[in-house]
Amino acid sequence: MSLQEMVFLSVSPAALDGSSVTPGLKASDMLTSALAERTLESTPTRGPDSPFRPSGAHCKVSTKSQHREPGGRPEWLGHAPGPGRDQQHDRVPDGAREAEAEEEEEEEEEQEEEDGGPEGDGLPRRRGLRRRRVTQARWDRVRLRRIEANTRERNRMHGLNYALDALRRAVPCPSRTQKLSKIETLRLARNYIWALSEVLSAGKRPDLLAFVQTLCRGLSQPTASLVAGCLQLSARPSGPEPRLEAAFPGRATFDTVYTPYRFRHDAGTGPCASGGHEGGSGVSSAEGGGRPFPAYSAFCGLAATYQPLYERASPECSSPTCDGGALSPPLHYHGIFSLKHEGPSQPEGHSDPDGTRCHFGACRCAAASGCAALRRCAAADAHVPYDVQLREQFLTAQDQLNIVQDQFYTAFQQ
DNA sequence: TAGGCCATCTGGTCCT
DNA sequence: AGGACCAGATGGCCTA
Repeated sequence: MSLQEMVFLSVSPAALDGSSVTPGLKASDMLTSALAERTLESTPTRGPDSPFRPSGAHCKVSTKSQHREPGGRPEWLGHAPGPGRDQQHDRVPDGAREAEAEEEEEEEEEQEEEDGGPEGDGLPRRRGLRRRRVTQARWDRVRLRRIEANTRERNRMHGLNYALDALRRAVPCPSRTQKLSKIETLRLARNYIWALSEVLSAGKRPDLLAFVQTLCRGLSQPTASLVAGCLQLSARPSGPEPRLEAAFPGRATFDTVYTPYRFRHDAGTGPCASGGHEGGSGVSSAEGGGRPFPAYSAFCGLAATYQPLYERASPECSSPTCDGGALSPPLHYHGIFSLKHEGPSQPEGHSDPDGTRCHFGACRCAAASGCAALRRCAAADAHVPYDVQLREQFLTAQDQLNIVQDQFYTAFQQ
């Protein structure tokens, strides 16, 4: 396989299908063009005046409205569009040129040593700008390494985004029309963990507004509104943080908050945002026909059975609004969560006695629970996403408590 | 049209 | 040496 073929195969699928590159110009063509256009200029590649100076804070450019040089793109490649989204233009790195130039300079110096000077006339050598000759093989190697590194970096970021998507599905804002941004997803997830941790710490149903306010701390106004919308609340800006009011003042219960993201067992689609007034555990709510979030109702019940295992952090440090503060949520319940870093000594993928691969106890819980979708998932794929694993354990407890609850109601009616 | 968000490229740094 | 990780830089897309 030639270098150009490797280059062509190493670019993204978008480039492979030709949808994101210059029409009629494949990556291999661009590389060929770049090779052909390569000139032998001796533009300094370092220093404050160099257009190829390394990136860093000192060279950070300002807003887009200001003029920007085209992306550190080597001049010899021309001023084609930079490496924007879906543009897989494989630019020749500055470092490659520099490394090549250095090597070439060394070769040249060696040659001059032999000749006694640049002109070979025996006179003292003059140092300065010289034309540089680039070795094709060397340049290709550097170029190939750069392309491979780009591919790895791209895949790494894709994995990061994949994990972020999983986090988006786990947080209580499953909007299908407006995707949470990365930073807002992280903030909301942090708040969500914090809010649930506080519920566990309290061991009882917390105040609705306090819960939602915790969810929306530090979020932008649009995101807070989105979260409030998902929770059927209305968010209004008041002061530094959005103030949330219940859209249903007479129903300031957890029916309002937790029904929207009730986990749909049969579909296995994660938090459910479809109206939020669907079937639940059997406890009816006052208005809107909604039922309490079954998982959460059991969650609260389960939480009540656990005594807080530690003291809460100081209030000033407990707020998730301080990004630099102590952000570990007040959570340390091994009965519910089995965190990876403190998990069992069994290695990942360990086969438990019942023959299923156990990951953080998820499969064992799934096997004992009524969550068929998750059980299938756990049995089919050992690499169940961590959020699913947590949710599964969560639902296992929920299912068990629901059974007890149903038995209780049955006995009570009799 | 400015600004936010994103994908990508890139070079530096650290680790194995 | 090579890969992972990180942060800067850049252009594209989208929205208010």
